[in-house]
Amino acid sequence: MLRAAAELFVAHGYSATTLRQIAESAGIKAGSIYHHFDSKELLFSVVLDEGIDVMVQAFHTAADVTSDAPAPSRLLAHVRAHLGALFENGPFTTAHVTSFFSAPHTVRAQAVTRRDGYENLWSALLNDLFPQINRKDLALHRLILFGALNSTIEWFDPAGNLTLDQLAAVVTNQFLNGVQP
Amino acid sequence: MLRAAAELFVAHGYSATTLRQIAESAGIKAGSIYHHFDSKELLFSVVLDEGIDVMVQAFHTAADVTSDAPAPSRLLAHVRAHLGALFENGPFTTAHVTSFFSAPHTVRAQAVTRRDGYENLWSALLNDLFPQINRKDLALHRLILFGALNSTIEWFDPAGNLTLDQLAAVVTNQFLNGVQP
DNA sequence: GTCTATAACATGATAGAC
DNA sequence: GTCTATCATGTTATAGAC
Repeated sequence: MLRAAAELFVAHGYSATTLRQIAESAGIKAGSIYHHFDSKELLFSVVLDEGIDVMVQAFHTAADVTSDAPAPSRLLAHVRAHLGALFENGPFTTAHVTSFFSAPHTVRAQAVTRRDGYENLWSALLNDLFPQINRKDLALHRLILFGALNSTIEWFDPAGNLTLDQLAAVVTNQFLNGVQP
Repeated sequence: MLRAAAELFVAHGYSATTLRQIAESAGIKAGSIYHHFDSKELLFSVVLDEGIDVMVQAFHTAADVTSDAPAPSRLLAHVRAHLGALFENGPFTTAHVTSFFSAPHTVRAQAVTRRDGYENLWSALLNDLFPQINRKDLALHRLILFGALNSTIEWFDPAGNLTLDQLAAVVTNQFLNGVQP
C-alpha cells in the first residue's frame, strides 16, 4: 500500500492524489487508511523517508564495493547507484523529485532535513575523491551533478536504447571531463 | 493577475493552488476569473506559455549579442540567459520546473509540445558550437545541462554570496571542462 | 468587468459496527 | 484491520444583478 501511494504521488503530485485513489489502488477503502496513518501528510512523509533509505543504502553498497578503486571508478559506481535508486528501486525515491513542490510546507521542511544526511555522504565522497579542489567549489559541483542526475527521470526511458550503465557512464564522464571529446 | 497566479502555482503546485487564492492575490473575487479564462487548466496553460516566451526571447537576445564570439563565450551567454529567465524574469519560467508534475496530463502534454521549440534552439546552438561531437552525444549533454540549470531553483539564492553571473560561469565551465581544476 | 449567490461535487477525516 | 456511513469543509464552475 505504501508502494501504491508512492506511485500515485509520483504520477499526480501530492494534492492531486486522493486517499480514495490510494485506497482503491491498494485494494481497500479510504477510511481504512487511517488505521495505518494518522493523516495524508504523514503518509507522504513516510513515502519520502522510504526514498531516502533506498538512496542511502544504494550509496553504502557502492562504497563497500569500490572503496579501494581509483577515483573515477568510485564516482561512476556512486552515480550508477543513485540512478539505480531512481529507476530500479520503485517510486519512493522518485517521489522526492516529482512531488516535492506540490507537498505542504511542513512536509517539505522535514524532507529537506532528512535529505541532509544523504547529501553529506556525497559531500564527504567528493571531498575524498578530489582533495585538490577546494570544498566550496566542490559543493557547487555536487549540486550541479545532483540536478543532472535527478532530472533524468524527466527524459530517460529505462526501456529505451540507452542502458542505465551507459547513462551513468555518460554523466560521470561529463562531470569529470566536460563535453570536449 | 497572471503574475499572481504564476507565483501561487510556483509556491504550492497546480492543484494546491485555488482560484480563490489567485483571485485574492489579484484583488478580485474568484468568480471574476472566469471572465478572463475559461478554466483553471487554461489559466495555467497561459502561465506556462508565457514562461516559454520569456525563455525564447532570452535565447534570441543572447544569440544576437554573441553571434560572432568564440564558442565558450557564446555558450556562457546562453547559459546566463537561461538562468536569467529563471531568476530575473518572474515566476512564469519557474512554473515549468516546480509545477509541472502537479498539473493535469492534458496540460503537461501541451507544455511539452510547446517547449520543443525552445529545446530545438538549444540543439541547433550546441550542434553549431561543437561540430566535432556527434549529435546523439550532444543531445545527451544538452539534457544533462538542462537538468543542472533548471534544478538551480531548488538551491540557488539570488540574494546570496554567489551572483548569477558567477553561477553561469561555474555551470558553463563545468559543462566544457568538467571538475578537474 | 466585477460582484454575490449558489449549484454540483470531491475531499480529508471521524465514528462505530463487524 | 476493514468496512459503511457521514460530517464539515473546500473546490471549480455557473447565473444573473449591477
